[in-house]
Amino acid sequence: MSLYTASSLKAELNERGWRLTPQRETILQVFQNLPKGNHLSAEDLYNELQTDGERISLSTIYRTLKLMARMGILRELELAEGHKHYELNQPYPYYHHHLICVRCNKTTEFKSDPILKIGTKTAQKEGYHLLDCQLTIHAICPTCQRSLMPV
Amino acid sequence: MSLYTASSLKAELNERGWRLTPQRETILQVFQNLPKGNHLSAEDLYNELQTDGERISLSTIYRTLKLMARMGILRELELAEGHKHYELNQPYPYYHHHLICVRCNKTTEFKSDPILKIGTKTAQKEGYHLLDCQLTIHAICPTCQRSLMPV
DNA sequence: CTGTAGATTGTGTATCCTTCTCAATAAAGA
DNA sequence: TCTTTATTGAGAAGGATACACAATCTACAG
Repeated sequence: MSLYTASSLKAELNERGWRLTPQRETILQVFQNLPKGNHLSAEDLYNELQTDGERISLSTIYRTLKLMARMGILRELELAEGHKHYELNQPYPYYHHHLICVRCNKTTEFKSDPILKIGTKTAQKEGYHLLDCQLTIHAICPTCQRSLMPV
Repeated sequence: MSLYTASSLKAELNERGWRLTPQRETILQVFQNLPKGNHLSAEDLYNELQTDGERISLSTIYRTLKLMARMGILRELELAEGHKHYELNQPYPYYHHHLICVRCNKTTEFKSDPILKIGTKTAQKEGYHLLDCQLTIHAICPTCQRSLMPV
């Protein structure tokens, strides 16, 4: 579930009657080469690819991100306002969670085994197949608490 | 932090140089009268108000929802695709979390004290003022697992 | 290796949700 | 009661994402 190669991706796609395309392979690679803790929006990914000389349309990017998120290959993060971010969906011990300042959008990652256990158990109990499990904490960071900045 | 009255809302607004308006009061009331476990999108709220004969513009609704979420009065939920839902932000023991099927969007609520403790502790440790803390589990429900529906 | 069905792509367009603009209005405090 | 200025409403603008469809390419059977 964690380290996809072109062929394991292909296998998983074909299993459902879908196809491996160069675009999908390329996109997966970008995420696999991404330093841990980084995440990309659709547009980030588009720009990244442009820089690398890859020409993949925005439509395909959106389609692929959604597809891979639903397959469980990527995890979809709701960090900042207005758009989603994606990162490789690491297996169990690598899930992490986010502490987000609702004023300045600063985000801090953290891990927690107990949360993972609870998430896994909850899904299992209901007969769900777990794809992703993230704790999102909305809060106000120390800096913003001190500032008189409007909410 | 939980049961706002018109005057406590006013106090909290005025403290920051803001004002209590009939619109804000009305919107708060709608959420306070909402059965526990229900949540409204901006548009839901708009329709609800229309039905009640209240005429509040969509602009104001969006502005107010965001304002109240940032004040910690409402909590912002990322349940289905494409739009946010809001509900009254209950104090500590009433926080709840969501198990969501990524295919059919069915959502199930659940509670967990350990998660709350972890969330509180995490925010505290970083000096953040906690507003909200929610575990979101993305998974595939039993029904969708059985169906051959495309991902 | 070749042919075929149908999944996928790219382009442009459409749609949805949300924010912005700005003049008119109204709340707060003096 | 008056003044300041936050807030509202209406419509327009914006941004992210989805869609339509013809052209293309993958997977698989033969």
